[in-house]
Amino acid sequence: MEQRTYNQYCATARTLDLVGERWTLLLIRELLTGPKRFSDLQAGLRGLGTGLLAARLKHLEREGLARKITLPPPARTPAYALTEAGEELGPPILGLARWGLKWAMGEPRETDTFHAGWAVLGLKACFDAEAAAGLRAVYEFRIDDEVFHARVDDGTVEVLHGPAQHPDATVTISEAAFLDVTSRGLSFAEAVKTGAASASGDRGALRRLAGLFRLPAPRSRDITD
Amino acid sequence: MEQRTYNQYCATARTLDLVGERWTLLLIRELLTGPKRFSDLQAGLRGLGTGLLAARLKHLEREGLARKITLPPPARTPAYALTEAGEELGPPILGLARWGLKWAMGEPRETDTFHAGWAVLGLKACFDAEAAAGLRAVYEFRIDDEVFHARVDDGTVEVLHGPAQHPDATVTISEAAFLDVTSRGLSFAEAVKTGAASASGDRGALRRLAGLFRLPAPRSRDITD
DNA sequence: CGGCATCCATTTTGATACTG
DNA sequence: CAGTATCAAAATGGATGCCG
Repeated sequence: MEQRTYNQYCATARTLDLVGERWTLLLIRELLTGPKRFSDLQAGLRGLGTGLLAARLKHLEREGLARKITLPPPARTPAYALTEAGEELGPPILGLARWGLKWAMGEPRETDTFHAGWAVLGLKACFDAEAAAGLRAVYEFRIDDEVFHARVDDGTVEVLHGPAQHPDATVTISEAAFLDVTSRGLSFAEAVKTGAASASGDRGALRRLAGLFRLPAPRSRDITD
Repeated sequence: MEQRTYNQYCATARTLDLVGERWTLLLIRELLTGPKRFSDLQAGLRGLGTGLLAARLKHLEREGLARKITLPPPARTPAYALTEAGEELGPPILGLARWGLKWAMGEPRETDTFHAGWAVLGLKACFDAEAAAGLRAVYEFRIDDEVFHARVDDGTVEVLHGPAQHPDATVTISEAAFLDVTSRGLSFAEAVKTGAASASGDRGALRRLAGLFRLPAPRSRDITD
């Protein structure tokens, strides 16, 4: 099957030739926090059938954006990881996320799914390099049964699925409260008060945590323009 | 027609619900350099029929990303412009373009179309704010029969289709040479030597021009990863 | 020129069943 | 669990005709 293309010698169009098809950018989003197995990818993408998922993964492999790996022991199960080229789609994808946080979030709909990893990426999208100047710390986030960690190092941040080796601080929070904090402006302190969250570890690192992310104020797209 | 959605409470997915359909981001790209008429939009998007273009424009209007305007006299003809929300998709789109410049450009194919405006946006995508610190200048680019201008003001740049009011400097260049300069690393000085380009106006502004844009070194996505 | 409507051939997708 | 195979529904592309 011939691959469909916009036939434009334009950097945007060429990029969309590669990743503009339905599901593709969300698939890459899933991989931005680390390798994932076929079934975990599908679980994160309700509505994407196994056939299309397999086709998309093959496409990403063929185009050098992802590769099939074998997870290290004791798992030894197949999984998919981004290549360097794929990883570098992180910034543009987080750019789209930043736009969405400002202009498109609204309230969750009845039919919406939600995964903690998406909110974690949303946080990363709002990371403020200046606010992190001079800070070096590893945070672990335990959100219901999912665990993520963020490694902050002087203006940079790396966010991965799974536990940290040596976290400086650990935050435990319910998924619902995490959603409130990351997308509805609930302060973490309030979440602690209600018992939905708790924190432990280095108090200096914890004190700086909230200031590392600058959530945009949501705006309406209505015709006030 | 029911609008298709990913049904995810995720900023990236919500954004793609709005602009992830085929042609939509390229349509917005066309509008990033200023309002355009229906037929000019179609000319920039070969393969997009009038029906789908009309549908996409309606969708963007309904969603508050674009609006239909009437061009000022003497034109008085209808055109489409981005709203504030639409304009703010510029940075993510230029992020995708930056990725494409690095990982996906290669050589033009026989079947590729090309428009100077795309290369101008590519330039903007590579604008280096630090290099423009303290500079305030308006450049006009005359590329074959298309005219653009860039207004640089201390670390910011604005790029628009059409002539400038009071350009500090004007660059005249053939489309082919502009393509060589913006995507194949040909230096502007060399283009002048071959007679494909010429420049006039404030010499100080011209001297700084080339340094304002940091083109990424193209990379292959092959399995060296 | 600036669109909308219609018809039709192709692709893409979504959903499900099935296999190693 | 990791996919293939299959089929129906939806989106797209291209042509064409219409109308102000």
